[in-house]
Amino acid sequence: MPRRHKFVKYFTNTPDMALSSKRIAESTVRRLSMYLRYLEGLDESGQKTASSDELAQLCGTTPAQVRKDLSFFGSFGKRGLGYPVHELSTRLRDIMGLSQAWQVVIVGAGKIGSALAEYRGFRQRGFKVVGVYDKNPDKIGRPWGEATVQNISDLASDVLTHRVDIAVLAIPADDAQDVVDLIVAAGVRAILSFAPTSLHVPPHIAVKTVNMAMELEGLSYALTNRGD
Amino acid sequence: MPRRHKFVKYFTNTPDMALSSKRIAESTVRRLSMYLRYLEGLDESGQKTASSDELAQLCGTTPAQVRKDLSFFGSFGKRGLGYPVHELSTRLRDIMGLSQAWQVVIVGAGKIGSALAEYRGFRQRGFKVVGVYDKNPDKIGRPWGEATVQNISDLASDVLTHRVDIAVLAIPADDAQDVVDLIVAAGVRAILSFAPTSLHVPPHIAVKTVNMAMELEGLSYALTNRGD
DNA sequence: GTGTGTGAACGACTTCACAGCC
DNA sequence: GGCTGTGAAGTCGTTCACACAC
Repeated sequence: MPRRHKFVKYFTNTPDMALSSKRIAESTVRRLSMYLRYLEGLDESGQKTASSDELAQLCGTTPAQVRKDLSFFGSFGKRGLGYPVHELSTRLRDIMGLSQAWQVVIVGAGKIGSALAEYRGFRQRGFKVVGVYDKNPDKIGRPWGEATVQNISDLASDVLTHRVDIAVLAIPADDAQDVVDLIVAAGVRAILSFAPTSLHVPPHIAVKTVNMAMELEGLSYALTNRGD
Repeated sequence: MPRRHKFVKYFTNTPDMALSSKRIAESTVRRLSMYLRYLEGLDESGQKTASSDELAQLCGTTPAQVRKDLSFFGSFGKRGLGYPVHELSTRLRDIMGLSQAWQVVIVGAGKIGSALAEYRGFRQRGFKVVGVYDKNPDKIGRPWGEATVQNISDLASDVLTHRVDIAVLAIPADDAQDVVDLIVAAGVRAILSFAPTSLHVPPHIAVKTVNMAMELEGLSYALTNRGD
């Protein structure tokens, strides 16, 4: 079977590189997200520049890694000085697509979904909950934050008539693939799943899975087989 | 700064390999966890054997990967037949350390923690919540599942007097490092953090971080720079 | 014939190390 | 002197391909 693509293309927008494209590794994108978090903190505290060394320290990586990651998108740094904090933040937000608002639906009106929606960074980063769905009749119609829980049977038609960029799946593993098929058919192109199962999607759909069970079991393994 | 170790040693317990040790990649351990999940499903449904092809299909990986992963721990499969479902499940549970009970404390009496504790697989896999802590006076003393929320200032002494294997951190990023230092000093050796920040720990401590913000931003990046 | 086990080949990410610029 | 940018080298995980066992 085809493996899910690990890379996406990044089209630069500097004049001299207008037609070039680069594959950026998923691990790099994750670090960019981290750099951005800390850069914004530095920016707020009034710091003007930051070296690759400082960023590496904050993010738990190496200076060489920081420089390599940032170099994929151009030369932001000044040799001998470091990177301009505010400018780099702005640039990273653009690169990550965080300058725009994304419309999110949450499927599964449980605690995970509300934990996510309540998280400050969620709205701050431009993610907006435009709908919450569940299949449990007891939950349908109830208030949920600023929204009202809707019937999951309305999900597909709602996605067809309203723009939905990202679907968050906070439902049992057994239900996950069915919902995925539904929303992919309706045009959703990105999915964040908390269901502890592997999801099968067409290659152009972006999927991230957060599997808490897997993380815990990873710790169990580490405790059991720790290098003494 | 030292990078966190990516590997742990696994000491085999077959007679002829008693003294050998192998480094198992983190990615392999994650897949073992997935194999186990599906093997238990197959076992319940009464299936006796499963081929690497079948497991790969279920888990979204490749047959070669499955065989390689399992071969690190010995030869379980029968050539021409596949792997014995029940036996392999048992073996994987042992390897992952899931045959024993782990004592878990949850720091931060919010929704993420309760979502985790409510999750069926949590207890089923032998993870037992032995304490819930918060620093918010409004929450301290309130019932929380079968437990009562305790004052976070009691955490360190409780960890010293009771066995705690794993600490789950469901607290704001700004508080995370302080709590980590506290519990590591008190002897906790494994941490699952939901705080969107990088944690600094001594090399012998196992840490997994689940960063939902990072996952969402990864989707934002993919949507923005999708390969057309 | 069917499917495992595994060394070898491959590819991808990380680290090194140094030229180049401030 | 200090720090970035980057080809080259290194490391590690994945895929291949085939001998071998049932």
